Amino acid sequence: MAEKNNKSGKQGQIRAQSQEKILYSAQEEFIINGYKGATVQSIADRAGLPKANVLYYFKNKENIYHAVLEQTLNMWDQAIGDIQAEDGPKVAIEKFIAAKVQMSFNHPSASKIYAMEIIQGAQHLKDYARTYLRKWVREKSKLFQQWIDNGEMKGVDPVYLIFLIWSSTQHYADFETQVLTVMNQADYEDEDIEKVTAFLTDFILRGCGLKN
Amino acid sequence: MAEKNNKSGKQGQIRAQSQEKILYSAQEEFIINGYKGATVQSIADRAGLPKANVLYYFKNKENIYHAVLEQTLNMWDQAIGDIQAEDGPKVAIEKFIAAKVQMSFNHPSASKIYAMEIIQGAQHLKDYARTYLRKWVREKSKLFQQWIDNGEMKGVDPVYLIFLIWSSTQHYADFETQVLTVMNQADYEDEDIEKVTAFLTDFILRGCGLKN
DNA sequence: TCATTTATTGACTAAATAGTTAACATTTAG
DNA sequence: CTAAATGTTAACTATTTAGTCAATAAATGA
Repeated sequence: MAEKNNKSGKQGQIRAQSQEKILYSAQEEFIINGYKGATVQSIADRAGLPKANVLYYFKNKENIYHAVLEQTLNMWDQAIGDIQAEDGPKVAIEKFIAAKVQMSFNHPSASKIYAMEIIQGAQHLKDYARTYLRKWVREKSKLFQQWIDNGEMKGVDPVYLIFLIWSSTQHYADFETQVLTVMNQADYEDEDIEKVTAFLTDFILRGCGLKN
Repeated sequence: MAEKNNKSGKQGQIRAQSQEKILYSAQEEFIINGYKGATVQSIADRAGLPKANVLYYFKNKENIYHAVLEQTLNMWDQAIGDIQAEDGPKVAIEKFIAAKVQMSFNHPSASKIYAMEIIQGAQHLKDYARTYLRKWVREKSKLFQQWIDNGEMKGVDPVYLIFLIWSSTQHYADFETQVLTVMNQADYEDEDIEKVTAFLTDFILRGCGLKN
């Protein structure tokens, strides 16, 4: 019997490479043209593969989209890091902002796919993904509330605070086009990441009463 | 000769009503299904009209979309108000935040359409619309810079500040689904508008050194 | 080697959909 | 009243596109 899970042979490599190329191409197509507007043919063309080959690896278009979404959610989960109780509010917020800004500048496509999915009503997200964030926000809110109760930071609503950090960092990914137009740049520079991180950290810490 | 621009007769009314119904329906369809995913038939069904009738009023789907976009941009332009030099930083920021939050809660669809358009690369926006915001941001930045130079507010980067206000207010429109899930509500309440406005005003003024 | 599994791909099909047309209905204004 | 303009709509067409299929090739392991 042939070894089913051979990932190191030539076949396994080809499979992994093709799937990766397809998912990357699909992500771009889904962003630019939306779910319906992205055609399997256009994804295949972008990946440099015949359409039938794309459909050999992913049964249908919806499967491709789900794989893209899953990849996106995993990346987030992994990259956003965490908010640790032992860090205290200042360091925790600094870390969180830095992680979110890095994510926005380095993986704008992931953020865009997620944003579009939410704007459109999260129709493709499974329930656990839809409510996952609720648990996360609840947990982290409790941490902030403890810091507030201990007098370690100002009494701002933790949920609204999380939304503010979330949105103000994400803006640089989702509205990349707009931000670049306003700043009259063709692309983001490394310098921009640093300046944005510095601004947001400074501003938000002051908003939390953690800086004067 | 028949009066071409009769807007008060039965025909004019029907025309206006039909067009309005179509644009409203189209807006919803474009958000939920994207440009390509929204079918003329689905727009017609939602508007309660036969497809051919929709295409009688708007030559083709792209025209419908452009009309929706134009309506959206006009609404914004009108509703966002302005930042007046004579208001001083505190009042100006308060007014701006209040206007943006109202807009987000009362017209989330407009914000969503615009957000999707930008995320997808602003492919349908004419050049003047693409760069309109640049002029707006430049102008308003100068005002903030003057206030900073006069010592009326802290020396925060005005462009980044505008992005922050922009994104943190808009979040409640674009990510409505997510926000409602996290807050475990089915719909926004009037109370939410007030609470969000109060939080953002307080937090951002403190960030600008205009409140302790 | 050779049988089995995995990968590749052109050609085809069925369904969906944008837009047209033409016939008919209603409104308008003189 | 009547002719012109405007509005209504079913039926049709041409195109696009997701997904299938079958024939072929390459890799694998015993």
